[in-house]
Amino acid sequence: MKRPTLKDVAQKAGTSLMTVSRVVNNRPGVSDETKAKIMKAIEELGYRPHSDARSLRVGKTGRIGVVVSDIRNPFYAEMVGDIEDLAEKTGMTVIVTDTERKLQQEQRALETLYNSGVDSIIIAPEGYSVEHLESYKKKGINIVSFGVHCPEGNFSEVWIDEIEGARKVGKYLLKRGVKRVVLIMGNPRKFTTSGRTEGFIQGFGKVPDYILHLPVNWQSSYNAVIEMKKLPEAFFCYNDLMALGVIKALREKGAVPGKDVAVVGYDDVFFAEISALTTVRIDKSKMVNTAFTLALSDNVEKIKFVPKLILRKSA
Amino acid sequence: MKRPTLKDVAQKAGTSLMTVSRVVNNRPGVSDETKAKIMKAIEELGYRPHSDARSLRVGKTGRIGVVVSDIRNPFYAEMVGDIEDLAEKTGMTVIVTDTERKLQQEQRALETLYNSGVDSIIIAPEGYSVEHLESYKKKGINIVSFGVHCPEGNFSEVWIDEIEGARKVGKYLLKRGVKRVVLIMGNPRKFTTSGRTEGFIQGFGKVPDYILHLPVNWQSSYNAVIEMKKLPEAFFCYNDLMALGVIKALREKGAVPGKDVAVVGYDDVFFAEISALTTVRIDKSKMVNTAFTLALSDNVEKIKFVPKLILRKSA
DNA sequence: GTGAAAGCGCTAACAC
DNA sequence: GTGTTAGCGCTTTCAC
Repeated sequence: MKRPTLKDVAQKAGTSLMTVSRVVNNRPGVSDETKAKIMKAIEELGYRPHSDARSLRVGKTGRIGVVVSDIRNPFYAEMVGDIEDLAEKTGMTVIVTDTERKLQQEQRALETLYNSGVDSIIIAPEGYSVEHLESYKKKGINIVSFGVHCPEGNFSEVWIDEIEGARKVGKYLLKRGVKRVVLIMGNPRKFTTSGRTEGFIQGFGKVPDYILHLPVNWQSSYNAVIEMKKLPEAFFCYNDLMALGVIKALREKGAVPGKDVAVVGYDDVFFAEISALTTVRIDKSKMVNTAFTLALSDNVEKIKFVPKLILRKSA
Repeated sequence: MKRPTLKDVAQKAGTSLMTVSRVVNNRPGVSDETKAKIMKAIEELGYRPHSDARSLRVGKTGRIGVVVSDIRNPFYAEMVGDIEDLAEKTGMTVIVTDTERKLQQEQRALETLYNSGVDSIIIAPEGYSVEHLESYKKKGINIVSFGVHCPEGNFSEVWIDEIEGARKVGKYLLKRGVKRVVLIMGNPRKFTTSGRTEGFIQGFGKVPDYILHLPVNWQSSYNAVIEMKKLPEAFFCYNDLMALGVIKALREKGAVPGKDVAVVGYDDVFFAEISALTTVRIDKSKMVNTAFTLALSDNVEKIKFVPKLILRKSA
């Protein structure tokens, strides 16, 4: 019932607590004989090291915090899954928090993670304010920004060249001879929105007919399209979820996506492929790998990732 | 730089460490005057309680472990999101692990969680072996099974009446006059598969033409349908992901889902609605609420949830 | 090769 | 109302 401790093992093996600790941590300086005795005792008692006690002593917890906008969005679910796979391999544990895309909740999330004692934090920041990131960095927590680029911030980043990604979309639609375009974007204060908008304009060569700033979920884009009197020739959406909302609305209006109206998403989540959605992809698993490595490293590095355009039937 | 401790605060406020502790934990027996002094010191130093040290002393960590089959499946992502929302409110933190639907990894996950010191575990178990659940329960970790029913297991459950859920599907397809049905299921050793199969047969009144047991992902069902020489009148799928794979394949073969061939999924994840997929829904957020409450409770309770059939265009 | 002592930051129990 | 002491389970340091 009660969790066995080093002391219990030592008692059972007839050694001191310290020798057991050495065995548990694979340190040299224990004879094969006592080692065997101790191993046996550990086995029989089912001893497992008490990680909090060790953390308290060592000052490292082996915990890594992750802050995402919305775990229910497959983009982040996949990211979190990848991080967990890496953590599993390195014996770390992952604590995930969700901000629902609100800066205030992002601050709360960081506070929560700080209080629960993580060594590092990988965060997909809202992006229009980063002082709080710096402040936790100063407190000794390693911060890695995932996605957003803050040149002035003194923390590591794996950032996405949003402008270049969206530029590719603009260029492509231009080449296809599309004229009337509607952009369905998120919060204009966020860099992801402004970057994607700017990039698109650069590639497309002119400002699109309409730029909608909507809550980031499929329902809002769905509703927006349902209510449109006249459909454009193309939609470029903030992410795949919103693109799917658009597609659903188009279908219900009798328009065929990819034929009557082009639709382009962003993120390339798994169901973009199922839905034959043209979208913008970053090499997420590589990004996650890099982020994870930086989270465990002491250096501050800012590494750029450039997205690719993935052509499918929807555009 | 160095994280301030109770001692630092006490020094600054000119009191003893213990009085600070009282203030931090909102305990009575501190004069308003000293309280104010201490609050000020806490504020100025940016003191935050060290949760590991407290855990070590108190024997509770305030951490809750979650074990899911596949965080990348929106069903689980939504579940984890709901749990995190509840945890946030109660000041607990959540550690998520992923089993990729393998019993061995499930055992590893429990071990990992035990080692990282969680108070309780909410687990969506593979289900064809539950001794390991009992064993951790005996070690003092509160276990809540999510979904699977193990009458003999001495731990709490929020379980789903899979048989009843699938029975509704069988009945419905029978009523619609469907004759030739293919079931696309997962691992036959799992209760979710056997329960859904059995329930379907009960409702449908006869054994379907084919029962396929495939890896649980959309690609496998997609490939299976692509390779079929002759299509049935209906598919009943293990979950919505696999149903979407079927729909994609049908479309590529020129068949219209819901018109030429009926498709029914399971789970009612968010994109079932986007995709107009007929499916089986449980009241997940209520289930999660219940599971969370049980995770914090000392009683063992087994609570049943009965799924509903949600009719949409696909069937 | 092994062990004893100190202490990580905190709180329960008890003294004043 | 406030402070002192002991100890949660572990590792670091140093002694033998």
